[in-house]
This record gives sequence, C-alpha cells and structure tokens, in this order.
Amino acid sequence: MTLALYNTLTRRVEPFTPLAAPPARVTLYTCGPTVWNYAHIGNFRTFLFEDLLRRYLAYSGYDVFHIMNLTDVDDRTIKAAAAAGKRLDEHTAPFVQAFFEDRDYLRIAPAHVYPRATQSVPAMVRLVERLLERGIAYKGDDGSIYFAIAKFPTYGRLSRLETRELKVGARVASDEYAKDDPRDFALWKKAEPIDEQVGAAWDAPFGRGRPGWHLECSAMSLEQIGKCCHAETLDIHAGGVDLIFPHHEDEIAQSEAATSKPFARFWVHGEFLNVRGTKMSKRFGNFLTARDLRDQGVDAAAVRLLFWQTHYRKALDFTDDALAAAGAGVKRLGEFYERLGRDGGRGTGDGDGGGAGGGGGRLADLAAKFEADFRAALDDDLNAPRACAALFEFVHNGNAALDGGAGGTAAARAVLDRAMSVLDILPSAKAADPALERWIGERLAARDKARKSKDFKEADRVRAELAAKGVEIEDTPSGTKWRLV
RNA sequence: GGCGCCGUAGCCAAGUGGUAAGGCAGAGGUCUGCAAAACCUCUAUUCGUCGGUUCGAUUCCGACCGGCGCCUCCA
Repeated sequence: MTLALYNTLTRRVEPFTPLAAPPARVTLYTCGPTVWNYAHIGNFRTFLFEDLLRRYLAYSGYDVFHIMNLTDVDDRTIKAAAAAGKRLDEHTAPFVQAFFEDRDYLRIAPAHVYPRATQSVPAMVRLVERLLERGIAYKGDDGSIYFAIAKFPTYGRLSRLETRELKVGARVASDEYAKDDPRDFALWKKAEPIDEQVGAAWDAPFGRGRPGWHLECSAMSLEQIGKCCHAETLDIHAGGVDLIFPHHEDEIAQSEAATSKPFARFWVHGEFLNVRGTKMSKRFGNFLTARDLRDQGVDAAAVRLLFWQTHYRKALDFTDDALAAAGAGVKRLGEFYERLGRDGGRGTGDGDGGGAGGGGGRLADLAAKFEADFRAALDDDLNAPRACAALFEFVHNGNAALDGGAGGTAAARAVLDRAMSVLDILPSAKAADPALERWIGERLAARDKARKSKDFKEADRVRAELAAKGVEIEDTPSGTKWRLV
C-alpha cells in the first residue's frame, strides 16, 4: 500500500509517487498565515491538516522538506500597520510570534523553513524580471507590473474557472483600466503613499513598489527547492480551498511561465471550518483564535482529535459539544495508553496472560491489526476519521484483552507511539506545583486512613475536597491514582 | 448567472453496487464501601425527497428540496 492523495489538478485521488521511493526527499510547500492579526482556528484547521500530511509522509519513510511562508506584506498588513501608526515590521512582529506560539500549542510540527515575503524581495524581483524578459509580464498604465493571462494558455486549469465571467454586480477593481485584460493580475504593485508610510516599498529595475500577493509563494518556493533540491517542481503544494482561485492558479501561471516546468505535482486543499454552517472568517466575526481555546484550558489534543474525526476535504462545523466529545475521546485514549505502560511492566510481547480474553501476544496481535488499518486508512487520501476509528477499536479491544490478563503491552505501546507520531492526540499532562502535590498526598493519606477504618463518610468528604480543587481520583489495586482535570 | 461541494442515529462522523465504521451522549449489567476507570449488552430494517438503471442502491443516473463554498488578494 502506498499513499494516494486527492489532486485538485486532476480532481481525482492519485497514487503519490515521488521521484524516488522512501527515504526519498519530498518537498512540501504550504501557504502560511498572513500576519496582520491572530490566525483563527479556521486557519489552523488547514495548518493542522497540513501537519497531518507532513507527519504521515514522515511516518511513511519520506524525508520531508516542509516550507511554510509568512505573508508579512499585503493589503491587510499594510492597512493594519497604517491604522496602528506603525511600520510594517513593527506591526507584524508580534503576530509572527503569536503564530509560532499557537503552532506550538496545537502541536503542529515546525516547518523546516519559514521564508518571509519581506525578506525575499530579491527573489521576487528576479522572477518578475524573468517574466518581463519572456514577454509574459508587462507594465500597466498605472506603473504596476501585470501578468498577461493571454500569454499563458493553460490558465484556469487548476480552478477550472477559465470561462468565468464577473458575477453580476461584482465590484470592478480600480486598476481595471490599467490592465490589458481585466483578468490579468498584479505581480508588482507600484508604491503608493501608504506603502511608503509604513515602509512597504522596495526599489526594483521595473519601478519602486511592493509584491503582489501571489508572487511571494512562487518566488519563495522556487528559491527554497532550488537551494535544497536543485528543483523547480514541488512534490506537493497545499492550502485551503479558498486559495485555489485566484492564489494557486496565479502561482502556477507565474511559476510555469518562468520555468517552463510543472510547478507542483500535487495540489491538495483542505476544507473550511464552519460556525453554524458558515465559514469561520474574520470578516463575519464568527471566529475563535487558538489562544482563546488555550486560555479556556482546552487541551490541544482535543482540538486535533476533533479535526481528525472529519475528513480534511469536508467542511466541519465547530461546536463546543463536538469539542467536548473529542475531549472525552482523548481522555479515554490517554487512560488506555497509561494502562499499557502500567500493566506493561511485565509484558514483553509474548505475554503471560492466561485470562479469558488473552493468550500470549494477544495485544501484539491487536496492535498489528490496528497498525495495518491505520495505514490503510491514511494511505487512502488521509482518511483520518477511519484511522481514528481503527484507533478506538484498538483501545476497546486492547482494554478487553488487558482485562483478560493479556500480555504484549510493550509491542502495543510501540505501535501506539508510532501512530501518535502522526495524530499526536494523547492528553496533555497537567503538572501540579509541588505545594499542591504535597497537599494532595496528605489528603489521599487521610482518605486512605478513613477508608481503612471504614469511615466512608470522611473518605467521601476528602474526595469531594479534592474534587473541588480539580483533582480526580481513582482507586486501583495498586493504590489511589489522581489527576488534575 | 458560471463552477463545485454537502445532506447518514439525540449530537459529531466514516463508508461500499450486495445489505450501515468509529467518537460523544443515553439505558441496563460486571467491578467498587460508594465512586471513578475499564469491560459486557442495548440504541439507524435505514442513509434529504421523488423517480430511473440494476437480480440488488445509502452507494450509479435524473429531478426536486435544504445548506454551503469559490467566481481577483479570504486557510
């Protein structure tokens, strides 16, 4: 079995066959955040889907080179900086920082490089020059540089909007008359006063200005894969569905017109996160940021599981109920994982279990089945919901096997660890400070004493006291366990 | 108007031309001093509606109803 992915270019699920077998290098470019503000969890749904893709490629043995850009100059960043009376980099710096914090909170594996638009201007200027030399770009009447769609016959191949017409009543851009063809898009925008004001203008042979939105991704991805792999074609380019048009369509046009090579072999797009049926968006004000969740004490593992339980190409409605349900699932998974470690002191793979459910190695067998199902599911266009179903089936059957005294826990735990390298949904450990821990120890001892003398009233009172502080307890044959909730 | 997606149990959500995964919630039971956790059992004759193709459709086709997305700078 090998990985197959839905390729937006062909609208089909196709086997993912890189130029060489694992451990071959795979180049993955994902469109990152525009750092004009905090990213919301809708944005992060896409980044999490890309995290799943990247981790599963690694799990499958590939040497992934993951590039994620940071858009730190565009209309919104400039407007926001001007509104705040700041320079562009002054305005974006905290949001870049916040993005990395949110990324870490959500356990998203860091990309290998985070090229920034403002730091890649030379590469962008070179790309524009190449297009000018080839006669595909031209200077408009307003002094901006445009890409001539007419010179790129396959324009529209990705989005299939080649025959599009402007929607009735759609607004007409102010630069409409500066372009040869209304469909042409800006590569380089002539510097305006507001750009100068915030420091978002650069000199170029074709005029002082700033990059158009699409240009950065073409320039930076080509620059990065040139450096790392001497290539001009990406293995995979990913993003949200809303980027298909015009962003990715335009990236293809710019890149391929310049290199005459396919820009990316696979285009994969993640669906939206919705709120009550409508896409989460800053514009609609129906958004929630990652830090909102973090501040509410939401375990990132629950967010991840919630997202994994819906296929990445299907819209997902975000609700508190769904998040809570995922939280319960995460907790159960954590219990099982802990139990494997605890009961696994003796299990080595061929077990000692003599109970009803378990012969030797029963858990190892279950783990092997789980791993096969897990892979088959993710190989099938990253069917994470199915992978999660396999996981919980394993939890269920594994618990039953443990109840029956089965062995093989070390093997089972190893399999689970491998799966977690992809899903990463074990509950976050909540650390207690030493003082609290000491107090818990005292209380537990008191309760134990009460229980031994059959003073259950007192024992229950202590349990309630602990619960009031968020300490949940569980009596087990090997003593009372506690955890913070 | 153009292109496209979605509609499966109380909630969330996989799925296949051959008879409905998984999660959460709920009910009963085992275990426990009681709990908790775990386990066992149960919870969709049915997959928006109506037609069609087929031996057979939730799965293919058509129409309709409902929800949503993109159509120039939104992940």
